[in-house]
Amino acid sequence: MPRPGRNTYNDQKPPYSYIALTAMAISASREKMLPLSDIYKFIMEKFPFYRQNTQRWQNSLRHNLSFNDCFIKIPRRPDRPGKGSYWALHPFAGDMFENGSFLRRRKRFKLHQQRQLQQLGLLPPDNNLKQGYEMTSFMQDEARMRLQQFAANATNAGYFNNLSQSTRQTYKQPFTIENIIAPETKPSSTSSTSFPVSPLPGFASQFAVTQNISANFMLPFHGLRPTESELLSSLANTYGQMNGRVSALEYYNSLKSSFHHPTLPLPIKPTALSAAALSSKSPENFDKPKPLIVHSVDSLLKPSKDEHSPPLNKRPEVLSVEELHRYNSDRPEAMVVSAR
DNA sequence: TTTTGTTTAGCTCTTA
DNA sequence: TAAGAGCTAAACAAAA
Repeated sequence: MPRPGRNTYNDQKPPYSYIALTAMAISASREKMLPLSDIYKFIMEKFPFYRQNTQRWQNSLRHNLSFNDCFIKIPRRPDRPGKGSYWALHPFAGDMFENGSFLRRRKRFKLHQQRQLQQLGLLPPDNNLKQGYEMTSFMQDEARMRLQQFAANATNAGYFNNLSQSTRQTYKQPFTIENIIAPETKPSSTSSTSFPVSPLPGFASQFAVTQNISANFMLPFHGLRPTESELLSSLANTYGQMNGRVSALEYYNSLKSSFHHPTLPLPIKPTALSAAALSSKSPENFDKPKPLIVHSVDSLLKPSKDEHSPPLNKRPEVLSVEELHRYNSDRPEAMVVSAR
């Protein structure tokens, strides 16, 4: 029997989870991001079942948005005032449903806790990993061009305005592919950290930038150095073209084609690591790191509200070439760029 | 005040 | 059988 279409469930409860419904709504939107109210609206329009008991399922849906790493929050642009943020799918969550069907999820999408723990020295690095894939020079050129376009447009759109001087000083390197991918140099002594690990809490961090650097763009990587493929994936996603794993050809074409969302920032929601990287919730305490107290691995992954966090200067600042290679190969979902 | 967002907890169901 | 996924309720905080 053919499965009913999405609009034909009438008053029956559709077989989709809230995650699937939310992903559906976001995917259907032009900009691949929606405010909460529009997610509600989409679901109620498509599935009459959800026109009732709104309080119940909307609470569940909000819970899912917050709880699942596959959803990220995007702050509103200054020219789009309103309540709440926009919600989007995480760049690497694009393939969490089997065969592109919203009916079945492959596996829960989780950010890379192993890497987070390795970065904090709580897990030994895993040397037994496969090598990542090489980005062609064409891809690098394309990525470089897109990146420049992105940075320029974001600057013009005023994303980088109204930042405190201390925030600007945090980032010393120009925002270029070379600086992102190449082995890093030691930061100057005035810099508390060498890479866009934002000193700002929560969503303020999404606007943390300096001169040519868009921390927005780097935030999905939690201030860590992305692999080439991650970077390209993130870049492509920024322009609304990337959807999880793609074939090499699709990848190539997605970079070649023209994109129409030049000013859309790529955000990330605060995670255990970013939370742990922040010394306090209050902006006036950015420069007053608290001692790191890790009670357990679990507590690190899911820090409580009042738990102490590590100071920025205790975090690894520079990856060696070996570490970078290890890190690059520790990303199977990012390095699979083969035809299905 | 309402909406949005976060977190915790407890439950059921499915899967390995 | 344990672990993971999903659903629901609820408390609470922050923002508009």
